[in-house]
Amino acid sequence: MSKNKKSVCAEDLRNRILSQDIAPGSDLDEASLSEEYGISRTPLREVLHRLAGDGYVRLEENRSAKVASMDVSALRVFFQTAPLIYSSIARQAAENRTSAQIAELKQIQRQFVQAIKGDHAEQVALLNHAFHQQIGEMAQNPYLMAALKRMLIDHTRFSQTFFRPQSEADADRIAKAIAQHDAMISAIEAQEPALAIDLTLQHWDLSRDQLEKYVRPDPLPLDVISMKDRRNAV
Amino acid sequence: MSKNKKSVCAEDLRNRILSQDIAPGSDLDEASLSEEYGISRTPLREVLHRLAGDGYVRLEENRSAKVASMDVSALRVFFQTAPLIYSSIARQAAENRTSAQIAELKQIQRQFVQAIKGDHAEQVALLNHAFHQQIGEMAQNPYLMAALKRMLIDHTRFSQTFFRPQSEADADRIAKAIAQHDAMISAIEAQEPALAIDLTLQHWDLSRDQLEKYVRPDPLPLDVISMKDRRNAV
DNA sequence: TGTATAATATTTGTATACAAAGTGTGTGAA
DNA sequence: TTCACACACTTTGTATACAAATATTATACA
Repeated sequence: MSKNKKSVCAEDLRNRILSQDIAPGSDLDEASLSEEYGISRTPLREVLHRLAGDGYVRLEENRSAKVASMDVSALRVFFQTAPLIYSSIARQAAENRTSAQIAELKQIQRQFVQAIKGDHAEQVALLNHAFHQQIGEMAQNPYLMAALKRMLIDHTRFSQTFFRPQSEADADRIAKAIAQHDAMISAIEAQEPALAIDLTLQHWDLSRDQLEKYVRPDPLPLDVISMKDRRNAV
Repeated sequence: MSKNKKSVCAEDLRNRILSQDIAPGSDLDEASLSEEYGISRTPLREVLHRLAGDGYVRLEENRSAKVASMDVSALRVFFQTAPLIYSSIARQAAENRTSAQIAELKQIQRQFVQAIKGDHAEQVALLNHAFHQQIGEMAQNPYLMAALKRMLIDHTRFSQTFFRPQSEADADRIAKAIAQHDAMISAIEAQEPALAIDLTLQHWDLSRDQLEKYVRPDPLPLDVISMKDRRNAV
């Protein structure tokens, strides 16, 4: 890829934000970052301004750059908008994809499966991001692409838990996600927009169920009940 | 507004790009621009990087920044995508608008009408841009907003001719556009999403007809026919 | 002890100097 | 004349120094 330090810095910052290695809302110190990436503050600041335009970062006058926040109200809008954008992208991807883009998508999917086997949860999330962004590229629609990129920033951050299986059911969900990716590749390759949309919405349903579980997790064990039982027993 | 030179520079560059004062695809020279805005190259470059993230400008390694191009293939995608984005934004604007935002929208509309009366075509186009961007703000959907902003960059540039009336019919169209804006304000203020969508699509139809005329203008006068008539007459 | 304010330290913003890459031109050989 | 290459010139990229703003600490006073 790009060999120079500046694009490495931009790429790495993006990944660290996506994987929540740098938490939403946290400050980015110019001096320490520029030292970390071995560049001076001038190019680092240029990177931050670019990331601000891409929606990864928020800049405020005379204040340090902050990673884009993720509040609860954002989540609501996210759920509202995702099906629209994802399905519109899927349709156009099926219509407009090139064979070179299909090859690239398959390559990403291979790496994705590998990373799951290797249990590298962070890499898995980033490769899932790359997968969906590649479908966005295929749509060849810069307007929807802008929306998709913004969606994926939040989606990838939200779904950090998705690819860290805690149970048998979690592992099943991941297997299902892999299968859905494969089906989406086929539909796009076969240039079947209706099928691509359908599969995309199914894939979204899976993701949404998982996200809802993350936002509204299982309640804590109801010890009060067992205590009541105990009281009755006494 | 923002008083410092840097944001003035960013704002002005945006406007100059939108009004095609700086042509699509043209080079932006750092030295001359920084001198023009009375800042050094460092902050100017930061502005350019930000504009690149916003889609106004394209940056390439060791080459001068270029204003985002407008090719014919882009136009096709533009026509495909505009109704979807504009109507989705209109719906959510009607649902989520605050009264402060309504006041701001009315203010923009007043200035818009004033500029038309004053025959300031460039200002008119920019205020039309501001009008639709304000509706975007009302939707309070950062994902769709990203798409809308990208659309409006191209839409405003495409429609430069729209607000330079050449004929009575042109003046009628502009009057119609003003009336449609007013109707859209009412629908959004009354929080009637269905009506807002309907009016938005009507407004889009008007704009689209004008754009099509711009892309596929009336053919040149068919002198060949009159020549043929003349030949027959001889 | 708590608060307000002054002094200090840290961090962000900008200008400038220099390095590196790209562009254009002129000269010489085929 | 035409192509190739070297040299000069222009433009972009980066580091550093310093100015401006913010954050922190120390001190004085109630």
